[in-house]
Amino acid sequence: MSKVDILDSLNPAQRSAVTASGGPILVLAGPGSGKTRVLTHRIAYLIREKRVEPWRIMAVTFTNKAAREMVHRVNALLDGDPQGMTLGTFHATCVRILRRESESLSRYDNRFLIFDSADQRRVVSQALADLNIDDSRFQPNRMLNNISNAKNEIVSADDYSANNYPTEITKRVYQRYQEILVANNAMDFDDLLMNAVLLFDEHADILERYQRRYEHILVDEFQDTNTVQYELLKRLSAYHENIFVVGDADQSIYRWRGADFRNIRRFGQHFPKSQQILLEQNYRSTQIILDAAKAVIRRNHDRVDKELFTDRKGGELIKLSEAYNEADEATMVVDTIARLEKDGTLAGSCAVMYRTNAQSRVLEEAFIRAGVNYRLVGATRFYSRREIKDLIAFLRLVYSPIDSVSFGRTINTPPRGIGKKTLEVLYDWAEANGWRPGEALLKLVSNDNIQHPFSGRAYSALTRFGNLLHNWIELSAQITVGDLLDSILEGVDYRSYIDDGTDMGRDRWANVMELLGVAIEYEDHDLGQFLEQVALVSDIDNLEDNADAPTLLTLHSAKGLEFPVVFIVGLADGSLPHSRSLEDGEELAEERRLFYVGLTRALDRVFLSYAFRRTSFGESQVTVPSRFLHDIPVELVEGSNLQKRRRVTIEKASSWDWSRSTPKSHESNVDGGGVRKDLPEPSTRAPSQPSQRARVVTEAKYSTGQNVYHQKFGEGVVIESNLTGIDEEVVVAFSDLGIKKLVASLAKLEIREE
DNA sequence: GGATCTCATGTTTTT
DNA sequence: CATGAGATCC
Repeated sequence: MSKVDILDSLNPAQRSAVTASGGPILVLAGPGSGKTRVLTHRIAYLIREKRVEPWRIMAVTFTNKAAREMVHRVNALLDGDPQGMTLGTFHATCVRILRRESESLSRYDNRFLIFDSADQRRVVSQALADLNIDDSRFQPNRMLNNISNAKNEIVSADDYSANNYPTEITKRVYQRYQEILVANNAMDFDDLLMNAVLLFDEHADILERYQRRYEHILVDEFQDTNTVQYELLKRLSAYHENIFVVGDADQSIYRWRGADFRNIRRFGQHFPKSQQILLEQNYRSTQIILDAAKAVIRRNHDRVDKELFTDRKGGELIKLSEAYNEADEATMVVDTIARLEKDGTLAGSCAVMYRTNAQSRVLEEAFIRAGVNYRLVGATRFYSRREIKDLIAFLRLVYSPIDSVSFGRTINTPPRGIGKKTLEVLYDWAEANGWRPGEALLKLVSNDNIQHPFSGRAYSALTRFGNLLHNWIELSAQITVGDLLDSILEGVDYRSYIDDGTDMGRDRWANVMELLGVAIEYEDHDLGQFLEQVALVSDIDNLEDNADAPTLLTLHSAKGLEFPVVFIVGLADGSLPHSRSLEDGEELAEERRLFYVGLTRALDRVFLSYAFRRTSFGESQVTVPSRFLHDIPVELVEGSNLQKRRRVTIEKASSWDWSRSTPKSHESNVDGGGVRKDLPEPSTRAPSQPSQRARVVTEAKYSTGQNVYHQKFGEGVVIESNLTGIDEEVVVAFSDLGIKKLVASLAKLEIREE
């Protein structure tokens, strides 16, 4: 392929990005503006035209899928495989560096394992137990969050600043947590990044080697970098300063993971010589879709507006629909897809997006009921399913018997008569001898003369498993991962444990077989590589292109993808924006970006929907249409007047709450779950309500001094009530939890008579 | 001492 | 509703 071909298909902005001479370059790329194109073409351009050797190029992405696609496209451009290029996710790239430099890691060897979030939870619980800390007062998840945040900011356990009791506890837990990881020769996800930075900071010579090597560094989705990642990039690029980053602040949706789109601004400050290139032409969506998306995102503060434009004038209007409940909403989606299909749209070109994985279930059921195939991304993620985790734990234990987390998971799985008491004795015995539990077990079977505290049943159960483990370890050196897994399955008779004949059992066994299939494919890789792959894949990575079925996925996993037809479901306040983000402006802004990301995935058509009633916790509640729907100009939407819809629904919601706080309301939990018979069916519901009811929200329902009860927060007293125009905002002082601000139509507040 | 059951508890997004 | 941890049963 010639130079002309590499640059030919690019617009002027794209071309100037691709051919920009060295130095720091910041490409601000709106959705659908050819971001990946610019990256891949620049790599091809550097290699072909600038004669940069591939091994001197590093390109980082956030998912393996994105990385693979880049490899694929670069290969196509260059008509061959550029050998030796470093192209992968941040995490994978760091692992590679850490393994290669493992001799310089003081506390790890190169067989270190990668602990996922389930492992992390076990470790943190262990840490809490070791420190005699009550895990109900200091929740493991909370602790893990704090630890993760610290690591993202490159703060080690010893540097963690403790200035009050809770932070003191966090510090101790962090320290203990880290000790356990090190004892297991394991790193968590955050360690992979932080340890890479620490390695560079402690070994200037190593850093220099990498700095000199990587003449060009390219970064995708730069808005999603967090502090560690940013610091890593700064270090690696310090010598050549050829750092080329592509990002869009409006698509930053990983704040909760420490990502900070302000890194985009920082980039300009840190590299004053940097060039900035704007990609504003959208090649993906119709004008209508783009206008809607722009109108939504424009309401966020603290952003630089891009003038996105498209040649695809006009287009189909966005369709907004209300369904009665989630099941109806799901059916509506399935029906719509069927109708589109009849008109010639390929089912595979449709995607259904939602805020949380839990929402996929109803959709799946509807698809199954209709006998329509679908592909699902995420949900209960494959590698976090119990049976898969079990088997990975076996493999990990074989690979690294000192891994006590995997040991704990497998020692009595399937149940083989090794209970709490026996384990306690084993742990004590191991500790007294300075062994890890797995080592102790192996000593027990490989050394006949060993002194041990076990007898009878416990001893035979332990040695039976110990022999199995011993065997697998021997085998692992000779046979493939697939055969090893097969041997494990057989050795512990895993099938009869997991497959109990029920549907669920069969599903679980099918998952096992799927894993076995993956393992068999890895034939020529060794066990260590297999485990690493498995630890670093995400579900989106396994999403194959050109499928013929609609895709179900979260808005988060939709980032970077595009579909001709996009459905976004569950557009109700509390779902999108998510209830946990309602009180924080920054988080709310992120929810809005999430919606923006969803909208901008669409090429041709967008279908938005929400359910009038939503089931959460098994209880059905009336919803309020998402506030974001407000911001889409009415003329872009087919059908109804959004404002009116929202108002009407709020009125209804309020009128229902009203009926709930009748004297009977104390038993409302008993029969409150079902559909109330006195309500009209959705199709027959009158478009407007009697004005008496309409006034419910324009008049305060709560007043200062009232005693109220909230299901979760308990007893409280109303301090203040404000009308916001569309709803009532109540400030309540709860006796247990202090002062909270609640939205009347969402919070289930019961008024208690004096 | 171990397995099974029930109860409680708690659900955002992911490398 | 689904998973996890304690209490009870075997």
